[in-house]
Amino acid sequence: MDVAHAAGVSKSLVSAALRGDPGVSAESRRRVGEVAAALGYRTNGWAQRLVSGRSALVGVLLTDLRNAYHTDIVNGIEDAAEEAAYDVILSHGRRDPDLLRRRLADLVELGVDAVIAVTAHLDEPDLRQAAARVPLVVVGRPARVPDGAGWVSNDDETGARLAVQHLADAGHTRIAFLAASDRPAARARRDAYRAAAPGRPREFDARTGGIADLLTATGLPDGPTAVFAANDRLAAEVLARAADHGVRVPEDLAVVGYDNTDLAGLVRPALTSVDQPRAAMGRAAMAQALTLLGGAATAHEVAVPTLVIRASSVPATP
Amino acid sequence: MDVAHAAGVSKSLVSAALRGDPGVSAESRRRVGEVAAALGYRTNGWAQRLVSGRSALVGVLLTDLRNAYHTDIVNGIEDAAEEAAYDVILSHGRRDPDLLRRRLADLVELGVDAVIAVTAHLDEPDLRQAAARVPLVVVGRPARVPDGAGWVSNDDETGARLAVQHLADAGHTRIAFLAASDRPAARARRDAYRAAAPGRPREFDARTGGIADLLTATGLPDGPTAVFAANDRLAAEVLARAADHGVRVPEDLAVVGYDNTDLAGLVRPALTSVDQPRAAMGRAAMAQALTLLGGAATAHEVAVPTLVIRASSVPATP
DNA sequence: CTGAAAGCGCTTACAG
DNA sequence: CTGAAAGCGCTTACAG
Repeated sequence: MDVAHAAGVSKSLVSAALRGDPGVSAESRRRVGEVAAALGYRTNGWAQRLVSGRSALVGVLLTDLRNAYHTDIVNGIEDAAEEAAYDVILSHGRRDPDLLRRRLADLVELGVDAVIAVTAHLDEPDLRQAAARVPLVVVGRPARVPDGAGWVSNDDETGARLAVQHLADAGHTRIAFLAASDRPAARARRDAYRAAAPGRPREFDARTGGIADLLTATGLPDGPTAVFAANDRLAAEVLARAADHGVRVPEDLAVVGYDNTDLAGLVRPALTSVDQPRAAMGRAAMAQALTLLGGAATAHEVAVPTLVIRASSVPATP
Repeated sequence: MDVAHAAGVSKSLVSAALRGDPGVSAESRRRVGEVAAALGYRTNGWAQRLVSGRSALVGVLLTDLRNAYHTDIVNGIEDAAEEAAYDVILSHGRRDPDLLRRRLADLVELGVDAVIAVTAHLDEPDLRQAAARVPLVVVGRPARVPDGAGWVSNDDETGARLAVQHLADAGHTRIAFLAASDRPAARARRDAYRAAAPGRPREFDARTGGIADLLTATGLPDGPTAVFAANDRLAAEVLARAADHGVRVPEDLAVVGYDNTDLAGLVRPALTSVDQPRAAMGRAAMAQALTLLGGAATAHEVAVPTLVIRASSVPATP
């Protein structure tokens, strides 16, 4: 450290001053700070972390940057991390399970203090392996979360029930369900739909032309008059395709989505949607990471969703 | 390293085997790998990076996770990074200039090999300071990019001209411009609009009620018949509010956006938009970071936008 | 392939 | 506050 030399003090003093050690006089702190700035000195992060054994870094792995749902959670994590004096490093799995595994291993190897995995696409063995090395909190609904990992999830059953109940209360008796996934969250929403919907289930899969089928069926005598879509993105596609096909929303088809992302307020008719408290879930995940770091046991926290009603499910009052 | 002990070999061999050093026999590599896996051994990233002087990490700073434009660029960066055997670490500035500065400094201090800043919100002094310590490439259009930093940007003037020309070619003579920013990119688009639009300029600012003003003016005898919005998000808001106000798009008002994000295809009418080659821009940024790392001089690469025509600017043929 | 040595840039006690 | 020492967990030559 030639900062020490230039300032005419010891290396120890420089180290202490730069770290903000309380036992350093204000005068020394100022001098050292000045000289360091003048010399453009920056402490070497690798060395500092190697010796201190603490990185003050939490790694966040997320499935899909493009998904507003995920990024809202990240915002919550970041807020809580900032308050706890942790920096957040993001890593991006791009919906690719293989890439997600590698990124998870990379974060562990990098040596972050804790990992928060905002993803439903990691298998239990991978999660378990990571959790054995570093405090790990999962946000979302993967196939299975190992005991060694913390977990924050949304109550999909309640959310789906809210959506279906809302439609049933409005008088709909032929309510369809639309999904594009077989993952646990979509499954849970579908199961709750089956339990709550009046009449027989009418299920469509967007991966196999389900949106077109749904809109065609809507015209039929016994066709659905409402649809609960497993997420907002799907619901927005229904709105778009409905407009293309001359199907009126909500008159011919009421639509409810899930997630209450930005999109819900931006499309027309604006989308009724189940809201997950995303920022709160992110905060809860960071809070749990902190308690794990402190040696606490893992927990499963379940966030309770609410329904936000907009025009896509409510006929305009004449 | 008790891996060495357990495998009955030297630390040097373990180190070489784990790094994939070519001078290690296949048999040794296998043995060491096995023992390391059995012991759950992971190399310490901090130590490895401290001694090797190379992190194999590139830090990406981005303004806004929620903006699909930014995340598409990140995908391009990641693709190119993967090919070059670099890992990407993301840091998030949340549209907050102050936070962006701190995050930039954090990345530098962390010790990544290069930084790519996907943002227009950093000031020249901050960029210069970072560039003095680490190869830095800026993607976007900040107030000023210092000579020491690489730069990849989009040709906003050309893009705006394409948008306005398209509307003028369709016969529009009263074309409005809508923005919500005074930043260089928005300014450049506005200036190109002024130069290319027939008739007098009609400029609206969404931050001060411009969308409502625009829609009101649209009904007037001399009101605008078309609008070029400085980005897709704004354009989507115009579509939504137009629907609310009974203004028909494109019959009463033709709309063109900028960025050609996912949103453009999802709204109705689908949005005509200027497309920036985002993935290519991301790749170019990573490629330039690599050349800077190799000691090359900085460059300014300008990507050329194209126009994607959809229903929001083209009356349906009867 | 081994084994002992030096060093990466810092922090952490500790005697003075 | 100083200064010398030890050590964090690795990699890098290098003689054998």
